[in-house]
Amino acid sequence: MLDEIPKQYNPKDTEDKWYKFWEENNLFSAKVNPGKKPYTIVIPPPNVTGILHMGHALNNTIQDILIRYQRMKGLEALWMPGTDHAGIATQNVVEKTIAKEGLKRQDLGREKFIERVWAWKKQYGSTIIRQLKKLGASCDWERERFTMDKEYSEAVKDAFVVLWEKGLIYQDDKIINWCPRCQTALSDEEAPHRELQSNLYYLKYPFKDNPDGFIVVATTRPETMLGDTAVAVNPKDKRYKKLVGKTLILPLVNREIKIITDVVVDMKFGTGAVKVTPSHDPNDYALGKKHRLGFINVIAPDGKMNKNAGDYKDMDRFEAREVILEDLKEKRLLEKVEPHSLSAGHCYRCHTIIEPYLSRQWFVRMESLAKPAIEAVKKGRIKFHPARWAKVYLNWMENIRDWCISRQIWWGHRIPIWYCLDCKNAAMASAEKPVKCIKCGSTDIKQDEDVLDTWFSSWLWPFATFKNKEDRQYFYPTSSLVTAPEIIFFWVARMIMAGLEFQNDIPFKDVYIHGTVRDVEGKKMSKSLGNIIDPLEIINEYGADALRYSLIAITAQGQDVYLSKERFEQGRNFANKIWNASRFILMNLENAGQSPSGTVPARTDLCVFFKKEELNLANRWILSRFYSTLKGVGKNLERYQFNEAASLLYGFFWHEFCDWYLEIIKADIQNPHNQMVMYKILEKSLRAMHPFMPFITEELWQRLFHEGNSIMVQSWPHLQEDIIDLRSEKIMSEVLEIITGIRNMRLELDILPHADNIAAKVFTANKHKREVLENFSGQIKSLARLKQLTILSEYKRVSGEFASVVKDTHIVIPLSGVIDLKKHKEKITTKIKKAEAEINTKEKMLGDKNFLKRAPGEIVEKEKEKLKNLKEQIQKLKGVYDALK
RNA sequence: GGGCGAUUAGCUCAGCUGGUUAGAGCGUCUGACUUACAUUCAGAAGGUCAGGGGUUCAAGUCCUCUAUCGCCCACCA
Repeated sequence: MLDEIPKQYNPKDTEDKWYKFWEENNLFSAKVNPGKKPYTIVIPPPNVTGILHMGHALNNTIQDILIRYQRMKGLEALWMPGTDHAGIATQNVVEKTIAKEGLKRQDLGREKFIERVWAWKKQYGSTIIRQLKKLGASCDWERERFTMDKEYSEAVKDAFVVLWEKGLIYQDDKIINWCPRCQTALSDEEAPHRELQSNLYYLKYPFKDNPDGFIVVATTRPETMLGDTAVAVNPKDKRYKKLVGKTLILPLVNREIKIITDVVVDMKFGTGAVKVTPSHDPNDYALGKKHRLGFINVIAPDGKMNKNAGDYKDMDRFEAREVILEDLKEKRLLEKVEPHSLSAGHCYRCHTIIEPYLSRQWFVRMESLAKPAIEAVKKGRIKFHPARWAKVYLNWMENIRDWCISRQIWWGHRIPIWYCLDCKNAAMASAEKPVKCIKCGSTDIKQDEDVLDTWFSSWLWPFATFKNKEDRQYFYPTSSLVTAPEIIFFWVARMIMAGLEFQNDIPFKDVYIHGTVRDVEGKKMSKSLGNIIDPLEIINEYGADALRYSLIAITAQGQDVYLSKERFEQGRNFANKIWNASRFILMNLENAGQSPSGTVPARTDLCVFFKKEELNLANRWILSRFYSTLKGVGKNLERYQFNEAASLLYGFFWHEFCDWYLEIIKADIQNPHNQMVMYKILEKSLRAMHPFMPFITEELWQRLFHEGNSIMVQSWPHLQEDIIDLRSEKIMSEVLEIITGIRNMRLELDILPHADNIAAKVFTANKHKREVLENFSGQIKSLARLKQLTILSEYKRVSGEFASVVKDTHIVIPLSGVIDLKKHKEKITTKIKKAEAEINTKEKMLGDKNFLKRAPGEIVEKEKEKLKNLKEQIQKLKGVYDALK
């Protein structure tokens, strides 16, 4: 046996093997627990273009833990997987690949280009899915969806038509976020603002009637001055009172513009006079409408200056800026330049600076959709974890703005709006092409060219992923949503609105928002920064379980994760610890088996009931610790405190079960009680650890049972599992004799008193383990029977012997070498002082009427006991001090 | 301009509804090749819990102010 199990755990030998096994046996299917209460999670669908990064790894590990946990708890657990067609991102990728053939998408035409996208998807689209499998994700892959699937697309169109019929969809000319590189409109959420180091340029605009006089305006975007149609000042501004209504000559283009007044102008900013460019700024647009100014667009969709820009035509907007500044300088119309930081929108796909652009787009009216969604969170039907995110959500929802949903790209759900070519202006929304125009009956009908925002399909995800009604009714609303804070607005908020609008019910009950994964310096991991730690590389090097454990262990609820590669060593080491503890137990179970076949005991069919008193102290101790660990793990999983749950298991298994318990029983490992308890705890620990570390636990489980059954579908270890069962008669024959008389009594476990805990430690003073055990095994046994057992730590070092029993109740064990007596004395003195001070405060407290009146009884008792202990401790310390003299 | 988070051991961080002696991992130091594991084991050192004020019998934990860092939102030309 020893030869069969390698000394080190090698994830590569197990991971792919067991994943395949799980898949082949359909263990990911919700039907593993048919008809039970459903527990559903829908995956945040990664982009088809996606490659697994640490954020995914964390996100999906959390979901997998929840799903595996609930599955083991016996629920019909469904993890619904799929991918997102990611309109702009995917189109960009495919455009890049065809660019290698010297082609643009326009060369291919819409249809051919979309064919190419599908072809690309077929070839590369499942990369991220394969990577999720590497991670161990137990999704029900049979149900995998794509947001461009036929049924899904139907749902998207239906949703659009429903909103249209309610009058919630409209078309309008507005200044929207335009990405000149992707050449499409973007929603406000898709154009995050980022600080930009820039300048404030002070430009002189001369008067028409007095070319030597001028007014100075300040701007951050001088290139837009070509489209200016006014200069505005605040009506209260005394400086400009006399100038209002005057005509200016716009430099470079020599167009006449007027000075107007409006209260929105901030007198304190710049010169208090602002150039008005209605076509290129949302504020100016409003001013333009209000004052009926001209709208002159000077920038083309590709970010280059257009024909209205005269000599600057075809220059890139930023190049034009420089040239314009040069020209103004030459004409002495550039007064000064001040450094100025401003924030500008950036395309969330290609990071190009957004151009505010006037164009006709489709919008969704959001206010009425937001109302019930706000209520749902306020009333607690949907809970955020951690709760603080609810505020962020509510703040956004309460200030919601209309959603620009049209995109000028090809890859996506084409807007189901149809135009009659005969009687213009007649737009109809319909899932299918209308046979004829509802107004004039013409059959000359054309569909809108634009596609919908990707998120217009994502927001339907929690229900549109279910193909048939039965499933939808059964699994919706889903249970938990696990996601990152970045997409609360993009996705979470919109799903809540969509769920309530289209399904008349919330899409999920809990939203767990985990932190963002950052590098050691706190920067977000990104390709461009080159600070990526590739999860696949970690899996390759340390194993998927190590990756999963480490990620979970360092992720405090909702806090950002600062990651460095070394962190994964902890996970790897833990996996190895589990491996070796199991190896040790397997080895010893077999040796003890004495059966010709040498098989290890398998579960069930023999149930033996023990009375707590029948077990020795070490066994009682470890069992009580184990059950309280399980309790904590369960509790913390329910509360989304994954790091707590993980570290409880870690601490118990490593530092209590391995370091203490296994060391204690080593000396008497053939003892049937010890055999049983170590076996039982291992077996249950594997189950409890399985959601966190699925591969290694499966491998060991299989080695333990040879049954071909999977740990995946075992039950989560029951909290009050007070039955200890084993079935190997070979091992248990001796035990049976012992327990015959007490067979049907229940084992009542409780938490052993602290003193017992310490006594357990006394059993193994590692350095002299053998001697201690040999010399004192008899004494230990008798000591274990003692109710009160304490260790007097100060004797540890002074005693020259390994261990000795001091008075009746104290054991002393020297743990390491010689000590400096003088220092030791000092220490004892300070300790005594500390203890005395403590006693003082405690006595004060206990003499305090307020305390006695208000503190709960148990606390008073505790305090009294503490005082007593302190007094005892001080006596001992003094004794030690005297002894040292 | 609003909102949120962070500040705890040398480093990175836990510490949930206030209540034993404030914990872990890594690092450092001292020991140990012990019949599972050196990806190990035993032990040690190391903390006025950012600072001021307050509430309480009791504060790392609640309130308030301040400082520093970080994040998000916002039509500051």
